[in-house]
Amino acid sequence: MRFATWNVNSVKARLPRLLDWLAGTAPDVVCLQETKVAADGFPEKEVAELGYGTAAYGQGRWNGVAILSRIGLDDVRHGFAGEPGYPGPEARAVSARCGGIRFMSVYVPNGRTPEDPHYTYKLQWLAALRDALVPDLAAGPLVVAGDYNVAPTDADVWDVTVFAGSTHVTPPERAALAAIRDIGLADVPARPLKGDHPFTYWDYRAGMFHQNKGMRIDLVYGSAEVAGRVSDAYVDREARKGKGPSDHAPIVVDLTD
DNA sequence: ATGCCTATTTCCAATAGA
Repeated sequence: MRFATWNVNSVKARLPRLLDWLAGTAPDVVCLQETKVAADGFPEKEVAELGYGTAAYGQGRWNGVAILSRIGLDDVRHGFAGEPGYPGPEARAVSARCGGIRFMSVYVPNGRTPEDPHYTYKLQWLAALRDALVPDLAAGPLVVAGDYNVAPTDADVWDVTVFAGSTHVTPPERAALAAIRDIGLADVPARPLKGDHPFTYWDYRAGMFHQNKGMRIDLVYGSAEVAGRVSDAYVDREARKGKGPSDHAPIVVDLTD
């Protein structure tokens, strides 16, 4: 099985690239984030022509997550039990069972600044996610993949001194990720196709991608059963090149059957 | 060359992203 996660930064704006990438990469399951469309605006017909079923959870202008699968898509859930809102629900998590594994696509709140109420919301959201994953993990193989908006270590940003006082690197955010791993989820390491760091995000501005000044904030967390089946995982930086890319690159994971 | 920000919207200028 091949699965992937990708923050596409608008599925409408990215549709031609998404379709080309699906055809070329041929993943069985894809977790998408920042689709930025309501459920009725998702290009289900276009991905169906490539053989994918869709579970989309969207709200329009911001956020929006989806799972595409060509190996079945059952028991779809929007959000998770106890998920906080700001103040109301936001479309940041969707899960479904595909090929014997429960996949959850997550788009963790950005947090803006450590002083902002959105930062408190981010920490609460991660804590609630951890609690909600405990029963999911007990139920069977699990993958929680997406844009976590946290760089787990100092090596996961291009220059840690630049991030002093910023979100994404603070100890409470990293502790929230560690708490999620501690219930029994492993960080599936992805190899970079170039350079020493498997960055997944590069700011559009100032040629950051071309200087490889990026961040590793998109992550794949898998249960032990899944982690034990990983035969390869890589960041597809090719998808960050060229005209009209997302600012995030996909992570592609191969599992032995 | 990979090439110097992008996507959204009842306000097309303001907001958000990280």
